[in-house]
Amino acid sequence: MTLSFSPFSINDILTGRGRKSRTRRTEELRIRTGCDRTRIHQVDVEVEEEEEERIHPLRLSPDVKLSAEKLRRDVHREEAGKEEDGDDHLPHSEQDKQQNNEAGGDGGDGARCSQDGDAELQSGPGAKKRSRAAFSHAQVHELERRFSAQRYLSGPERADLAGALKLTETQVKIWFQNRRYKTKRRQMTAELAACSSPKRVAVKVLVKDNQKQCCYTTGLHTPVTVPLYQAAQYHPYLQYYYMNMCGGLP
DNA sequence: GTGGTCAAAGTGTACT
DNA sequence: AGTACACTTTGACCAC
Repeated sequence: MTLSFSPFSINDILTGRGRKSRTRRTEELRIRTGCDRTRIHQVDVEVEEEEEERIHPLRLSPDVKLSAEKLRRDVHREEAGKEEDGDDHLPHSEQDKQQNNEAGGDGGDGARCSQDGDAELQSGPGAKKRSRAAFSHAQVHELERRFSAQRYLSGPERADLAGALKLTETQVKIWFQNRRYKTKRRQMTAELAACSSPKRVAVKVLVKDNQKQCCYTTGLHTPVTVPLYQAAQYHPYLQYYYMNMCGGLP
């Protein structure tokens, strides 16, 4: 059983465009309708050609697992401030190159470096350890940039991007899938935070013997320190709470 | 060392 | 069959 609320509207998708548009391209979008059906829409999306050129395979710097995670975190931290100023440069590209070169990368299949190590990881008897590829800063940056332009990729575009980033199509597909869900979670969190802000609701006060029997109620309390999307992640029932609080249910 | 956080990948289900 | 979404699991990093 899955719940689907606050679905993306066409507007949601279209407003996620990149900032510096160069060309427009018609894309096929599968959009979920209210009744949870998927429809295909043709929409115009904007593409930054200069940026795509920058990430061309020949210019892609090789990457290493060692620094990828840290760099990604840096990106994540920077995103908070970047989303407003529209700055689109690669903050750590030079560090990337340097670190990648130091690691002796052979052409940038770094995202799969951990996968390549599967053979070692599986060396144990029957112990099949799950691999988790850490994408490089450049890869994540390009994926993010592309995602801001279009939330959905068609097959050829996915193959294109995968080739340019030296990732597999599946990795690109999964990345976009996770990214869409992440965006949705964040949106849910924001809405929930807005809904759960302390509200004072006046109620009738029962007085008996000059003593109040009840007074103001402040609605349900949600600890604001808890990451709500994670709370919902591990406690799905919170979604029901959310829907009730926000009037999501009829 | 432990717990929190992030994110890639896995699983289940629904739809075309 | 392929892809979507909604979680869930798991590995890696970081702060304490």
